[in-house]
Amino acid sequence: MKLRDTPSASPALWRSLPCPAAELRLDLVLPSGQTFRWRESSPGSWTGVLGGHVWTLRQERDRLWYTVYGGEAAAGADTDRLLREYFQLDVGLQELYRAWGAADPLFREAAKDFPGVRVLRQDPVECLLSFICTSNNHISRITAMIDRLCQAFGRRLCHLDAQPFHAFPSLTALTGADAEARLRALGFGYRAKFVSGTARAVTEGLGIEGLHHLRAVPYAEARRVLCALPGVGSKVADCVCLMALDKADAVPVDTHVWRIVRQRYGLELGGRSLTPRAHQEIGDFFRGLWGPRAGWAQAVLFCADLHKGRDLAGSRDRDKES
DNA sequence: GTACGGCCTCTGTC
DNA sequence: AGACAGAGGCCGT
Repeated sequence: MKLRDTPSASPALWRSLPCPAAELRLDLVLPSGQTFRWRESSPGSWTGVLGGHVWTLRQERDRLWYTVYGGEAAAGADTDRLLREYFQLDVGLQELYRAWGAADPLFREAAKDFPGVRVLRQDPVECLLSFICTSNNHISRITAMIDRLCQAFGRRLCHLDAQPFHAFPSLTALTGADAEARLRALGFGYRAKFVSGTARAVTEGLGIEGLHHLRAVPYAEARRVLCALPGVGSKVADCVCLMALDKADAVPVDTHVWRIVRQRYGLELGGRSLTPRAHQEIGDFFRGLWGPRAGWAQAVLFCADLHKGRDLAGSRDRDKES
């Protein structure tokens, strides 16, 4: 199959939803470390795997355009709904930005150049296993690792211009006796034991349905269950709660957020290291500041922080060239 | 309850 | 070029 860049080339294969840029910015959300499965396949077009199919997404004129490969006949109301649920488009972002900004001048300042940053509603298995891989790691390497994970353990879906696309692996694909060794061979390091161990623990314990059921239990309980899995601590559990389990008040606290709290908010919460109590205190601080969707606001701040770092690196590169 | 070292490997930086 | 620190942490002590 051939990659489809834009609706104008083959309009019959594309559909669209109303979606202004203030509500969603693909270029800010998809590469910023919430998900590791989307690539900018050509300028402004994002190709990735969602719900067991390969999609290309594109924003034009206040609409979100999409095409699904291989399932052309199936594209319709169901794919509209899947996409709306993935991006949680029923949540009005502009109103939230206004409220967060009114409560917090620092948010207003940071968010000014980063509209349309929203939290995705991801598959719990994919989110859980992916974020186990994020410890002591960078987005660039995580992305490459997840890519290899899918190629090695995931079902092949199709080729686009000779490039293969794979589904995210099933839990059972990762419970084999040799899974850990294979993951190590793929460069997962000490995370290999955690990924295979969590796959096994979920399979033999609460099950996929039990994992999905965490969407219906309180945040504190979901967090407690997740933290019992190998390789899952406070930070990873909060990421999964926020991005897959409908806990909008979960605030993942990592070294970046901790630094922001100290430098920008001038707070010394939780002492010298990121102890469980520090996680709790910092999370409570942001929930008090931003309210019940504090995790969403944190995603905006994180995105702004990420780009600030990239911009600094970029200006240094330009300095070197001149 | 907190503090610390170790862990795999890679990337960015000097 | 080659070393080196630090990376969206977690676990055992």
